[in-house]
Amino acid sequence: MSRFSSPMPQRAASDCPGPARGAPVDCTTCRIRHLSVCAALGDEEVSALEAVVSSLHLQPNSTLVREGDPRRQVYSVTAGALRLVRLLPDGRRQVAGFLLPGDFLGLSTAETHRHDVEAVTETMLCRFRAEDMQALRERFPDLERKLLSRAMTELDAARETALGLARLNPIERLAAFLLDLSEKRARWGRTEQLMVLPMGRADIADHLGLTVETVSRSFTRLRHDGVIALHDIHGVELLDRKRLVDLAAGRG
Amino acid sequence: MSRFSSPMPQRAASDCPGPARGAPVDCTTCRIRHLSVCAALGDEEVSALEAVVSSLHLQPNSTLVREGDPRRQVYSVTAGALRLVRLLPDGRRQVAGFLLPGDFLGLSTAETHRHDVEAVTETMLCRFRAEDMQALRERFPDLERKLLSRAMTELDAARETALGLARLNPIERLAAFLLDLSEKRARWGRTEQLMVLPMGRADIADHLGLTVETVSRSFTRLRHDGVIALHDIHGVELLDRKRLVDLAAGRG
DNA sequence: CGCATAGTTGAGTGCTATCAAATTACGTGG
DNA sequence: CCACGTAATTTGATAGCACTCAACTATGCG
Repeated sequence: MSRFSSPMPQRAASDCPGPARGAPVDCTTCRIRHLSVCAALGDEEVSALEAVVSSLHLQPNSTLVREGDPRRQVYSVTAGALRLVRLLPDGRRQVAGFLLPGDFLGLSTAETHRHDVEAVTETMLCRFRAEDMQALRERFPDLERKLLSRAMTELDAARETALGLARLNPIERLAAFLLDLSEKRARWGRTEQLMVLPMGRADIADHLGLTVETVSRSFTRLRHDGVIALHDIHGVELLDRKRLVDLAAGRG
Repeated sequence: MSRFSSPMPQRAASDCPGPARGAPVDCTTCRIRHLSVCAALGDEEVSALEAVVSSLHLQPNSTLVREGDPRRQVYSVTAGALRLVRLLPDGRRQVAGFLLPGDFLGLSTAETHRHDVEAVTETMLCRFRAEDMQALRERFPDLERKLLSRAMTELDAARETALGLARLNPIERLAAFLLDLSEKRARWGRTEQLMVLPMGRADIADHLGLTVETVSRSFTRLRHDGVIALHDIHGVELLDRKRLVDLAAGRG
């Protein structure tokens, strides 16, 4: 049923936003739209970025960077999904976050990467050399400001996540996660009601600080309560958004 | 025993760094040193900042800003400690973080504040109007870069916190918290072994996603294991730093 | 000295993790 | 296209850790 002859799973393909829907995911249109929307760049900036960008294609579960790797490249995701992973010595795992189309990786000023970054599905990225990005930042002071603004937004988001991990119960965490994802997708003009979760239950569990079993039970509970519908494992429909918002805000 | 005749508690006074030790906490020396060290500014930048700064004095438990307040000022802490607080409708509380000398508040590009900000102890701050800060940022492009770098550092820290909340047990969380605080103090040239915790157990509990009882039991446990010594409620000595590091990294 | 607040300690419960088994999805080769 | 094997997910039973409730202790302040 895929629109692709390659073994690319449908859920990865459908993540390519806008004009590129149904076209190959590494299309230039997609890339330009991505760059300009995600950083709100002007035409000149987009051209300058296009000049130094190269593209990259990852298979599911392949590793893009490892914790401790020197930060030499800047990436931006155009299609697919990646996860930021940290492992504790005894196997405890945390997924710090997911990178979806429009997200950047490697803008941090840290010398090395702080997480393993792995492809969840087949993924397309734009790659810049860090020096090129640096040069662009010097040439376009505005870019610096936009990146700062973006970093601040992410910082707020990270603190929101922390609140959830500290004080929300499993159902509330899952509700917050589903809304998060839905909003991220909405920013790209995708339907808010029907959602595709690119990641598996284990990734969700490790993102929410729970076990797979608890995540599964929480899905089941939300389904029985008529808050969501599960069409298949990765296809979720948000039936009662208001209820989800209440749950995520701790008014469960 | 305080070096102050005012009712300022000793632990707040001892947070004024460097040359100002023993002098009034709002001294200009202290402020300049603070500004230049925390943002690594040049002389010219420091002068420009000094020109638009005014100072502020908070009593313990007073509120500086409330969640939802418009963001009109930028503050930097010179002495004392503040907490970033979020409350859920049913009373669940989270302390997203603490602001210690050298930390900024209000640099976010968000329109409104996302947390209540309350003084933990008597606190001194520098206050700039947000517009002045904006003007400075435009005048000194370098400042923008340093702020971005700082934001990235905080983002990394926030993700580290999230890992702890998701996957560490109470003892490990407390170990990580103590090390965090110790490192923050070390950056200001303060002793690493002996520490003063400005905040109470309830603030620590709400920061670590635990209850006061569990925090208290964890302190007791670390003390019995000879990892720390508690001289008084706020005075902690780190006896076995290596063990703390192992605990915080999940090698407990 | 007595009250109020903060912290510690103890007993019991409940929620979520753990362990185990059944069920469903999915890729592979017939 | 279907049968099979593997991996992922769901469901069930049990156990343990952290929360809750409660009592006690310490500290500070009038």
